[in-house]
Amino acid sequence: MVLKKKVNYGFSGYRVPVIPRGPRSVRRRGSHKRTVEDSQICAFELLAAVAGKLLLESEGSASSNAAEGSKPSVFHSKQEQHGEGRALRPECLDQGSCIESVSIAGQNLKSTLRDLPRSACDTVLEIPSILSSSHLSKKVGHDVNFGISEIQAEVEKLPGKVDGGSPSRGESCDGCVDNGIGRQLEAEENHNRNTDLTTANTFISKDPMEIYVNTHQLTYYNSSVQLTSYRDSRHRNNVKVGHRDDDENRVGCNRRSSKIRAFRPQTRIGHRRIRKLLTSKYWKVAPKLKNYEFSNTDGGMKRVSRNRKVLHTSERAQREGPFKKRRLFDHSTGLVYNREGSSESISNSPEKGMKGDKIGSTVNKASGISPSVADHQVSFQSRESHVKLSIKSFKVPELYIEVPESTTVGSLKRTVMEAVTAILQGGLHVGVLLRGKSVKDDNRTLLQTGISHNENLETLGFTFEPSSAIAAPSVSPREPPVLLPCEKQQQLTRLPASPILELGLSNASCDPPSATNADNNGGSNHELTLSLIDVVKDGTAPDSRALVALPAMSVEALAVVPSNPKTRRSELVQRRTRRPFSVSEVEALVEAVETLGTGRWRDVKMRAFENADHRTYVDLKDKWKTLVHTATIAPQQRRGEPVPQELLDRVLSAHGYWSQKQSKLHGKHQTESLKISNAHMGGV
DNA sequence: TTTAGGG
DNA sequence: CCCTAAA
Repeated sequence: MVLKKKVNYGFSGYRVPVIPRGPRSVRRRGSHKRTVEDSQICAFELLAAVAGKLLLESEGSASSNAAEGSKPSVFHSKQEQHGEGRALRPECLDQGSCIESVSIAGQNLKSTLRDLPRSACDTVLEIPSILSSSHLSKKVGHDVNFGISEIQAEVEKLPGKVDGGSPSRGESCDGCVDNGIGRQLEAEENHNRNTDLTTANTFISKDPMEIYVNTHQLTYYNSSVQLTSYRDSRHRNNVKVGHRDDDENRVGCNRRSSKIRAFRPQTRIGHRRIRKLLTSKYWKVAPKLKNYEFSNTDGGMKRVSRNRKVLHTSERAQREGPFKKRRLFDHSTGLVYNREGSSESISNSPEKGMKGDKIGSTVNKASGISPSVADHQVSFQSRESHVKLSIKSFKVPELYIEVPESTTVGSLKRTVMEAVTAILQGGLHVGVLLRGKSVKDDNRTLLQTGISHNENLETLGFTFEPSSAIAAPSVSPREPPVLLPCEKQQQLTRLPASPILELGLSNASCDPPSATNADNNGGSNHELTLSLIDVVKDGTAPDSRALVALPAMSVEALAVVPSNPKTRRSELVQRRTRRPFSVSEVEALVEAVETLGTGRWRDVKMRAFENADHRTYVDLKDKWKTLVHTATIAPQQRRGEPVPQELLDRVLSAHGYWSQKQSKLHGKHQTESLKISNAHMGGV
């Protein structure tokens, strides 16, 4: 909502396609066939890239006014640029359309583009996280702007470059772009200034933090590109860009493509790691995420110490403790921890405070909620049998994106944008998730479903699922636009273990989506995260893309995308909350077992716990198991709510009876009735 | 999906 | 409660 007032998306003169789907089809073909759309896309990419480039460059010179001397420019001079043509992938340069496209924007950027990657070497580019759904839809088609602003924002944070040199710095981001890109372009070209672009940039700069919160960074270093990821929170891995060696095989067909696709959760969320996406000396990824050190593939790579601490902190946290043990900690101190983590990452850099300020101010301004950048929590309060919950933010933790190495950062950002937008754009419908399971019965009451004020609602979540009909246009339900035919096959098979890029979007900067009733208790620390996922079923296109809102209370839950409970459950779904059996439940259980026996848990379930969705037959079986044990041990050794001895006696009795029954049945057919009279039971 | 058991 | 092998 904050964005609305400053919305001015777009180029008046040159509109960016809302969602460049066209190119996908082209890319899908895996050929280098160019189409108008393709070139158009390229143009955008280039434009975005150039803008970023110019920005960076000018940043070096423009900011020199104030503190040029003291800060070594990380950007290359024009001369250098011309000499660094190698940085840009030939694939792109070779594309006449690309160049052509560039000119469309009134820019003669060829030479400039050549070293784009290069120029970015020392720049940390931040990938935007997310935006509220309400904003997203409006942002469609403004990818370029977005990208540019991102670059700008990040540039200001560069060590040695971020200081007084930037007039707008003091005010965080506001106006920074105006001073930046717009001017940059002007300076660079001295003519043909693209007014529209400037306008667009201005918009973005207004409040960058509304767009992104998490700091995902792409770090380019010495002609090598390093993509790092770290979690704002200890558990979330927000950005992931990597490449797989095996991707090499299909590079050919999609080199120039940008893909967004769903990906399956990795084997283990706690072991997420950056993978190789493409093998390029310009696009290197740290293979050893474990230590947060980047491979020194060509000697040009170095560890990005600036981020190292953060990375280390977040990753280590995730790595060191088992989920189960961590969870408690997360719950109790997650917020604080994360905040510290965030500030740490911020203060760690020379431009200390820069980001923190932005985040803080923005967040507060936007929602009045403390800037818990990383932690997402949902608090449920119960009063008078009312279930209260509020969704404070949305998160899009997982997006599967793959782009060619020759793409620009701006393009990458746009690609991400597309993915998100495509899903949010088509309209959403809410689904309810409870303990990882989708609650489909709309007629059942919350209480019946297990959602009550006295229930632990940590596992309650909501999903936003785009209606297939609407979503179709932007994201073909039949075929993931993100998948190229030539690789689809492979994709499906290796999907499980290879998220190429994962974006975690988080909260703070996002206004609570109205659709989520987030304002219920405005200002509270209630928070709900929303995950963006894309489920791809084997052999078929993902027919279910969903935004999943889950209580961040559980870290695991964030990553949890219950859309595929079977495969995700073990890795992502948090352990169900403990729900001790009440005496009455035990009684019901005992009664049922007495009559049904100990081998028909499903029947027991149906008989006595039909409406207790939270009690599975496995639960009942387990409970019986413990009851038997409890009945066996001395009363002093028993724990928890005491079970009446009378019930325990019955447990023992029934257990004995059915055990005997079963052993008997071992040899011959058992046709005895299943009924057990009290007298009989007592006798056993 | 259920059962049956170990963790 | 979780996880799974088996059925």
